[in-house]
Amino acid sequence: MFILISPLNPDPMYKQVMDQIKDAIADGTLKPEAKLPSIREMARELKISEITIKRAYADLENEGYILTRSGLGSFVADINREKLRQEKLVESRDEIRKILHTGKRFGIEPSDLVDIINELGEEE
Amino acid sequence: MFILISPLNPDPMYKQVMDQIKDAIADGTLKPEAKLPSIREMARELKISEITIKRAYADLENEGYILTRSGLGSFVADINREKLRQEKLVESRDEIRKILHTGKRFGIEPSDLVDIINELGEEE
Amino acid sequence: MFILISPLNPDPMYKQVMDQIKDAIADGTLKPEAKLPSIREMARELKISEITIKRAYADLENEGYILTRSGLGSFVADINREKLRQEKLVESRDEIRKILHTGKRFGIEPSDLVDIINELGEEE
Amino acid sequence: MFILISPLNPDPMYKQVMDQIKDAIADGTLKPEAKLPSIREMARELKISEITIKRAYADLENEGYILTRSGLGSFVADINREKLRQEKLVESRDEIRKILHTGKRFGIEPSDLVDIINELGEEE
DNA sequence: GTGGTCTAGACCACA
DNA sequence: GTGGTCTAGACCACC
Repeated sequence: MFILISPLNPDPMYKQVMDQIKDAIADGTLKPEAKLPSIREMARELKISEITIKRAYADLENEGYILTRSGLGSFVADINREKLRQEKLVESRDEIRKILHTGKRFGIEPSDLVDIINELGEEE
Repeated sequence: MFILISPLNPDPMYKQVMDQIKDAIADGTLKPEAKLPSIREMARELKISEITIKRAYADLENEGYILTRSGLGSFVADINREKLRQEKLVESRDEIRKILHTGKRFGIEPSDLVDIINELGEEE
Repeated sequence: MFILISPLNPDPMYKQVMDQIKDAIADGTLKPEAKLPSIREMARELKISEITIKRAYADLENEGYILTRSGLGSFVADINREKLRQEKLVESRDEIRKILHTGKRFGIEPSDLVDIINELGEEE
Repeated sequence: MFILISPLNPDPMYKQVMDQIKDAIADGTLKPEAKLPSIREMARELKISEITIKRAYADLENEGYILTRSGLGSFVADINREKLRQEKLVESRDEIRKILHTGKRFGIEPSDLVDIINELGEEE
């Protein structure tokens, strides 16, 4: 299975599960209508409680990423990937605004951030 | 007083206090050796529990921003502002790396972030 | 066969089967004494477990819609259609009462519902 | 307290709690920014598990009805009541469409439903 | 086998 | 005191 849970990660486990499933959906590893591992299966593989996985799946369903049918299992919902990209862009914008804002008081200029991006962008 | 606390802000109150004091130190509003309001004074003004302020001051002392002398009060430590800037830059780098990383799976390119920075940079 | 099962429908499959058979009886597609497909046959056609069909037929028999004779198959019971209509009316009444009741707290008036009915009634 | 839980109600307890809080918000009994009873308090009063209330509050927060701040408690969010009304109208529309649809096969006409509404509307 | 609900109890961060 | 996370285990409906 493609999911890794780290106790060092400050995010709660259920969120780590959610984020990695979201990513898999976003990059196409999990296609619409694909069946997710059952709650029990996933719990067994990751060696964490069924309840934690249940929580993650329930939240993912609330957010519209997956559909769950009692007795059948959970399936990837049919999501508009362009819409996801737009949402993520808005999110990034907010995060960058925060960085700019707090950076300003420390003498960090927008150009400093652009430098960082260029540097990080090449490194991969 | 220059501090504003909002219960709607997802950051815990003690962190809001810390961040605003850090900012004031960073931008020179609070100069080295300046005396901070006493814990009780600050608690009264912000209408927050003394315990919360105590926690904020204690953490600030741990991080080296302020010094507390029993019976006298708390004072801004003598901090090298260039060092602060460097630390903040490292922090920003990490945050941007995260944004780049998760953005990648959604088809967000480094250039998209640069666009955002340019856009936000002009707006102020 | 006239039955369609959707795993996306929030109703459990056995209920979807029941409802569609009930409808066929109500509108005369299935006349009294008509023979229903055998459990296995139906299961094959709908690509559903036999157990699910068995459950649906058993419930239909309990509710008096069909009769099952071991070895012979299942048959539509001789139902009074006017009685069915009356039962359905009582059911509708309860549902509408609920809608009116919860709607009231949101400022929804009976006339709003009448508007909706008129609008929906024309559209078909 | 204004909440009643009935074991006879087919809705799960957490949903009964949610619905009644939603209603209280909708009809103005709970005004924006009002503080809700704490999870433990509510659990004590209703004599159900804290976890069930926790579940209800978490879902209400997800749906945007309340805001919860660790250590502070839960508060009614500032919701647009007209928006609520619109949402409820859409919901009602769907329910009425269903009633019309299944009723049709039993010989129930839209006018029958209008009659029911008029009858029920006067009775209060 | 699947998921859904309800329960109990531990441990943590925050005010 | 507040809520948040993680756990275990029971019981139910559905496939």
